[in-house]
Amino acid sequence: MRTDAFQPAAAPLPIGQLDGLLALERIGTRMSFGRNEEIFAQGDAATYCYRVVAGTVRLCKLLADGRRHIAAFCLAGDLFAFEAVGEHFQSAEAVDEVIVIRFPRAAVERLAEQQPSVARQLRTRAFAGLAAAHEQMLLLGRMTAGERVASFLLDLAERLDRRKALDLPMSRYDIADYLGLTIETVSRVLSGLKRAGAIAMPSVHRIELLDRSALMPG
Amino acid sequence: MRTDAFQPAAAPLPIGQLDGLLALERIGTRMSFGRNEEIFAQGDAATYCYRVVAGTVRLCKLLADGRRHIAAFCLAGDLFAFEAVGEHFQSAEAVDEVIVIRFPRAAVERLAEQQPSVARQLRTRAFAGLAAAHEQMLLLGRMTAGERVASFLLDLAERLDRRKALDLPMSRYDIADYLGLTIETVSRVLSGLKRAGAIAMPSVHRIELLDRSALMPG
DNA sequence: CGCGTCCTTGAGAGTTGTCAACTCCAGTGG
DNA sequence: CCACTGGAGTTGACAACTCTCAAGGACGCG
Repeated sequence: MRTDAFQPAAAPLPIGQLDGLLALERIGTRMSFGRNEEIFAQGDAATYCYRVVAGTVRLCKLLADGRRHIAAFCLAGDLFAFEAVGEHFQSAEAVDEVIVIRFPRAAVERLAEQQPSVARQLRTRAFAGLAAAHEQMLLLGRMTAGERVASFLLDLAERLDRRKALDLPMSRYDIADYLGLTIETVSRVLSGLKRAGAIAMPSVHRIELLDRSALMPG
Repeated sequence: MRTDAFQPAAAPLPIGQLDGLLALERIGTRMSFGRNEEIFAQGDAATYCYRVVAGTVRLCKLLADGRRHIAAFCLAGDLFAFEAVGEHFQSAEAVDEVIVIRFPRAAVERLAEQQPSVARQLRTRAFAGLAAAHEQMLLLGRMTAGERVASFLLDLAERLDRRKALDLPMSRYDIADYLGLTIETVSRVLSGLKRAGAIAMPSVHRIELLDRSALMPG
């Protein structure tokens, strides 16, 4: 991991998206992480919270016997670890080459107390995260393997703003642990979709959505 | 449903728990709902948000073909529907006899802008909800039926502050839809726990935790 | 007391997991 | 340049957990 301590964050992204959070930028530290590098671990003191600048971050929870679940993939612009109190209850790892901005939690909270716009942004983001989590719970609790994978592809395409071709930054393992499946099942479903002509896979991590209606629910 | 319009909420619960939210009380309307009555539906305009005063509320999501998932059971003191923007993306229903306080969303947001303590409370609650949702996703994605039921019982006992005897306000259907199982599987697991001496069921909705260690993970 | 709803239990089916072999590919070093 | 190696992904056979379907039991309410 490389740190440019106390450098103000570069390249302000699309302003509309950041809005009230611009105030945060000043107190952040820009950091880089390589593939599979750990940003923080489950149980670490939750001293900081983060915003993704580039790349993909996975938030993982581990069971004692090694079973893993990925609660979320965070893409550019997403905030994470803001909800921790005391210690992180999940770990964060870089899926690919990642740049984040790290904020001292205490400073964030001070800012939120002083600036209602910052508080509002944090609130809004937290609420959006909650809505997304509820959606994912529906997926995990009530959808078949095929529906989960299809839903995952469409969701990722939307978040990456891709209509047809999709570069998956994560491994089959990550996908499986995100969807509550095994890698074999993910692989089989993808092969099935390919055979059905719904998608194409020019390479393992590149997926083209040929027939979106075949991926849609119903 | 019965409404006592603009009556200030009665019987302030344990003060510590409400804290900054006392300011909210003034703008709330107290309402009652009977068993299985709908508080709001998926798709309704999200004009209000709520706090549970007494009873149990379930937050449900429905798939087009009727599959249902319960995202959360809200007990006394819990807030819900604060995250909605525009319209509710889930329905809320009374599990048993329920009393809630209903707040106009616009007024809540005005309050949050003016009073940092209110904003902080909402933020904290949202973050706690997010943490709980991530925990539930781990359960749905990676735990066996037995682990889910055991985890559910322990969690409910903790939230109801019961050490031994537990009164389940919800049906097996509700439990199943909350845990991503079928009613038959829930029933079988409970019977198994009873046979193993981990719990007793003096009546269908009453469960006694005889051997907590048998319910613990690991 | 009878009806309906909820719950339990059983038998069998099905989706997904487990285990194992094989392929593919990138990186390494002879 | 090519063989080697190891990780990731795919595919197949089989097992297992959970679901489905069905019947019966318990309980509350009229």
